[in-house]
Amino acid sequence: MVPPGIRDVAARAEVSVGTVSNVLNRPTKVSPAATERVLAAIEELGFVRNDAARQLRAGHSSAIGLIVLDARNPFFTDVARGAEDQASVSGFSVLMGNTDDNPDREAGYLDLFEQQRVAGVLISPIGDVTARLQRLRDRGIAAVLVDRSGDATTFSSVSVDDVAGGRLAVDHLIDSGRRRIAFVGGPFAIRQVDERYSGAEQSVAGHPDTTLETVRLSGLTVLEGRRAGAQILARPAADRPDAIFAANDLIAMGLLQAFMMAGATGISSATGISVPDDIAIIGYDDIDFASAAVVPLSSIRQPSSTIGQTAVTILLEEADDADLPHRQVVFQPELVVRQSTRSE
Amino acid sequence: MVPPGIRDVAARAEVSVGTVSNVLNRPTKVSPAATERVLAAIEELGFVRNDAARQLRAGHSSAIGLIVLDARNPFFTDVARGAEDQASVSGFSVLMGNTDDNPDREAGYLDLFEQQRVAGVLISPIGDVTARLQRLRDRGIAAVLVDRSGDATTFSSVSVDDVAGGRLAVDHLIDSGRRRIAFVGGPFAIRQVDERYSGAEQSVAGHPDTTLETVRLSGLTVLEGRRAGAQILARPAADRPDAIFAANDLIAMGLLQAFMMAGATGISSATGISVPDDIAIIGYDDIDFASAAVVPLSSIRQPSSTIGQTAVTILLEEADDADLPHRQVVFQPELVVRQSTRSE
DNA sequence: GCTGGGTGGTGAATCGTTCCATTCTGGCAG
DNA sequence: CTGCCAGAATGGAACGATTCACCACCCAGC
Repeated sequence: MVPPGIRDVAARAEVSVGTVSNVLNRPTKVSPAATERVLAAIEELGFVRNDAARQLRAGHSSAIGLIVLDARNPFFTDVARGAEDQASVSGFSVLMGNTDDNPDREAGYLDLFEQQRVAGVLISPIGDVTARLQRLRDRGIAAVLVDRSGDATTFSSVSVDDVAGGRLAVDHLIDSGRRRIAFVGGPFAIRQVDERYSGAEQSVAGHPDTTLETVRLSGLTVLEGRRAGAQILARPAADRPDAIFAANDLIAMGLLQAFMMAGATGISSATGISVPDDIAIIGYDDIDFASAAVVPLSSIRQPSSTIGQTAVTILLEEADDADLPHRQVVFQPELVVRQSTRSE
Repeated sequence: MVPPGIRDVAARAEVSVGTVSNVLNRPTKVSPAATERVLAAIEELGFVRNDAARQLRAGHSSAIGLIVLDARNPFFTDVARGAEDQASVSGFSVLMGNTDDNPDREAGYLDLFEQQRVAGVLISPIGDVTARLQRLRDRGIAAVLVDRSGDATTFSSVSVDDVAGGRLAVDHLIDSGRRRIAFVGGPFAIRQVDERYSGAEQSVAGHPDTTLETVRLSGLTVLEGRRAGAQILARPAADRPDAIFAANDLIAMGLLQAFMMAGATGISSATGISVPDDIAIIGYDDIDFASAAVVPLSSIRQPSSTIGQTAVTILLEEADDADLPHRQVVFQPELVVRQSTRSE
């Protein structure tokens, strides 16, 4: 019971293998009568093309590789979604690899994709992969960087302007009448964190009567956010900021929870902090949970799935013509206002 | 600048292509001297095996397909993680397809995987795919059902006992002294919801002094949970349940938020509901956010990544020997107690 | 009746690896 | 010195779809 091949189809339809291939790949070149017989034969035999053979001949597969830092981060799942949608338009599929910030896994996926001769690779790199990507390119495998602006013009890249995002967030806080801003986040070694902070600095610098303090954290998690919240709660009320820009939504949610819990268990109502009355909070990423928080969170939204789509578009163009000039696409983030920063 | 093939390596190492292949696949069959020269040549030329050619020869690829209902659901990302880990042990990679409950997309991925001649398919089916899977099997592609017990013994399956999970949850509530239990969830058309409810019923049936009411929802989301929360808040306190079993963690979080908000904005403190003092809440799935909720949520944990691992193990066994008897593996869920159900 | 052009169809060569039957080599026993 | 053997290496036939140079046929035009 071997799977039928193109030869079996040809025999059954009483045409040559070439004709079957033409029906499949250049339908206009075949007479209607022959086409019909071939299609009937395919149907009857349950014939399915063997991708391996096609790829072998074609020299590369019709898949593109996507290497992300964290498959559980909604930002990346959205990017992946956009990439898939765009790829399927051109008949490509997407293979996703998850590195978990581990350079070994990153190298592993690059090896795998190279063996598979994918048409191109989309990657949010961890370490310095330019040499590796250069080698892929020599092999005819295009590469586009995601969420990291490229080193000069060696590779195209698609990213978001995190500095502008930081500015957007803090401008909004200031516009709603806040003056004592705190940035809560870390580690600053993460480019995104650093740039969001720079944006915040720029915004504050433009308004002489405002101040910016920093609460450094060692991670972008809910728990770290709570720690920071406890720390702020411990201060005398007069000493607290009146607005917080959190480096991402998870931290913002942690802060929110810390403030709420203090209010709920409330030894005295003075220990609680009301959001947004006492302190406004804005996060970053606009994850699904942001709108579902106890107090719906204002946030900075990134056009995640558009990023994926754009990256695929560029990738396929470059896969088609390797000599195309490389492009650096930078998207602008967008302010989403919800209850956590409503003016009093 | 064409990529070097095994022939180029052979020429450079001054051996035959067969020997190069042997170095790659049966290292013990080649003398150390030849091995060394071949490896050196591979290194110098930057040779990388062409998977397409290997697959063509082998008849099938060294990848397995994984078709999930919702890539954003942490349960499935965990399953995928487990599957990847287990697959990589045997040198297989995992291609993940996301159907979003859409039968067309499901069919699309099955087609794709069939063309790719994957070694096997792991699937959480939407509709009735047995006919389709049967055809894949005829082609030598094994299939294992995930999170859905198989139709009799035509296919192996790996799932979790949701009835037991429901029993576990409600037993725990009753053991902690609760008597008026409410099940909040829906739609009941989802097997998991229905079975969790059955478990709850069984548990209550075993304790004569307890009651079970149902609050039906149209989805498993935070927002639906809040709606349910508002509904319960609207009742006179004496009429409220003293414990809630939510069909999943998202609903539980929604309930929690509704109760907290009522307490916080509190026109009068009587409108608020304290968790767990007034009402205990237990969720299902034990997602990351459960432990990070304002009041850490008790929940029922499923061994998600173990499910993925087991499914891959079975799949690879069956891919190896199609005549193996099919197995139905059912895992038992586990109770995780946190603050939301602590006894008063 | 012959030529030229166009259409529809053919079949062999090709992609790069694997695998197997065959050949080669050197060592050793008789 | 010959014969034998095991281990090492070889060469070439697959795998299955694609592609391309080529052919057969038909019709129009002279």
